[in-house]
Amino acid sequence: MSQNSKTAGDQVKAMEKIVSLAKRRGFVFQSSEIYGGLNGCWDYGPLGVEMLNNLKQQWWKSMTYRENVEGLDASILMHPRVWEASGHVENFTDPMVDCKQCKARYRIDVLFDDLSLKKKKDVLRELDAQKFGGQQKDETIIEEFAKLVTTDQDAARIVLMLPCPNCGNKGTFTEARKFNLMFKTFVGPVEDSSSVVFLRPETAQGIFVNFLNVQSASRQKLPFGIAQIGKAFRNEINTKNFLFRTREFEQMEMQFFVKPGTDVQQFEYWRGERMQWYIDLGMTEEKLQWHQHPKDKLAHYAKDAYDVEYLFPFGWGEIEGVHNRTDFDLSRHEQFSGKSMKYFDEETKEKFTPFVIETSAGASRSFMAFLVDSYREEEAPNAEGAMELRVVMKLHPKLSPIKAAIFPLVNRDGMPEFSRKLESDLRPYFRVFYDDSGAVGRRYRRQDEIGTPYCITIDSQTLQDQTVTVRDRDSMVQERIASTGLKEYLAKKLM
RNA sequence: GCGGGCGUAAUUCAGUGGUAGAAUGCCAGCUUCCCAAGCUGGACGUCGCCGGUUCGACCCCGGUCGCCCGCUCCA
Repeated sequence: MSQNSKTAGDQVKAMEKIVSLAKRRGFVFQSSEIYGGLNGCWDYGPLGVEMLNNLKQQWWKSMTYRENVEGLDASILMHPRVWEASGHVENFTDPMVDCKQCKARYRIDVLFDDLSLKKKKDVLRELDAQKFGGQQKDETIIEEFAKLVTTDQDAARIVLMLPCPNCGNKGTFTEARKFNLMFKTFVGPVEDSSSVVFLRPETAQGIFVNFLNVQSASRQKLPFGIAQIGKAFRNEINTKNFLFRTREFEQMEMQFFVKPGTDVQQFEYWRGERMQWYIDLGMTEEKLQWHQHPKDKLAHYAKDAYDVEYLFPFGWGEIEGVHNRTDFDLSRHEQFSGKSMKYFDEETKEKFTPFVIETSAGASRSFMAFLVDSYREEEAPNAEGAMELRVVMKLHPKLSPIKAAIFPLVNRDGMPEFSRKLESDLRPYFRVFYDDSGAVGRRYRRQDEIGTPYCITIDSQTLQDQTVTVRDRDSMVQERIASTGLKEYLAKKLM
């Protein structure tokens, strides 16, 4: 599971430490905690929301501060037909069965896929002995079987004839049940079937349906992209691993519209861009990898798909998908809405449906990845020179919730007053934090634990020459600079 | 959804059938000229929730919710 030498137990402990620090210091709380919590739901506390906003801002800047990418913020609720067109109504409702004997659960289509030819033949014979009693070609068997399982009724009948692959018992399956992974709700106060809408299971469709609106409003020509950050909802069977698998999550998506034939090249370009983004924000390169979806497991819309995976304490997990969605979505919306989704190329006088390269990053997941990646336990000398444990979040300064802390070295001789003045000078520009409580060493460590990159200390020399010390979180080295130059100093480091 | 583990202060944990402790953290004051120091004082838990057994339950039993691990799932 993991590539380093740590045991699984250590990995679990590491995760638990991060979760408890996240709570103690106000990064992440359990949702509705006083009521016992709500499965798989989490709240971002004061530091968490700050860091999450920084993360989203970095993404937004890197993706939309471009000539050919426009922003969008589409509604979470969309016309129900959108989800028929997108394939979610069809594909998000997989019928499943449980084995009553051994409690294993199967998706029906997977159960059928794993069936041997002989077994398929047996099933067909049992259903229609006359037609399939004699010799049949293999192709015919496969074909006829495939035809049969397309209707829910027949599929349900067949399942009851099959043995459980796990325990081998026959006739132990429950009735097939549908699991709709989309959250359903109602528009207006009356709960009738005509008012059903869904909470979007992905933000992408809000972009696709607005493709021509954005294109004409912004006067963009192909190739160009539309970027959006927003919440999406999937009614997962299980939540898992802290923020990793939740039912409510936030996506940072960009759909890039290109001329067919140029899609492969664009796909590679965006793969490079997206991987570099994580590296530039300080994520450990060795803990990042690409995972290519096998061709036979591709989603219904995709021609090629790669995931950016991060090595979490519980193993590799997807934090972003870069997919070639082809013209699937636009074509389907054209078909379902009756409105043209085609693009007219003025230069070549061609009219065509663009291909789409999708970069879909999980804001919540990458938040967690950055949190996990930056957590360190180090040895550091204390005042007596003995080594002590130092917990430090080595977040990239751009992501750190607090950019600088301001400390009067001691609470007298005008140091607090000078510090307060400095604080109010910096506060309009940076998220700063004033702390005069306890020994200065303790204050440094408190900031280390939440990833504050710089600590500014006002000492007796400050009162003489208006210089302050700036202590670097990672090296713990101090440099003395003029207090009047602090704004520029920090701006340079944080921009 | 299944199986296993767990749920006591903000955190990590101890605890006994007779209505609860430690350490760390936090707050206030003193001290302190640079890396979790020291001193004094202080706040904080109806022991996840509901029910049952009992004269009496944090402790026993049942249910439920939540978290973690494994399986399943993750178009």
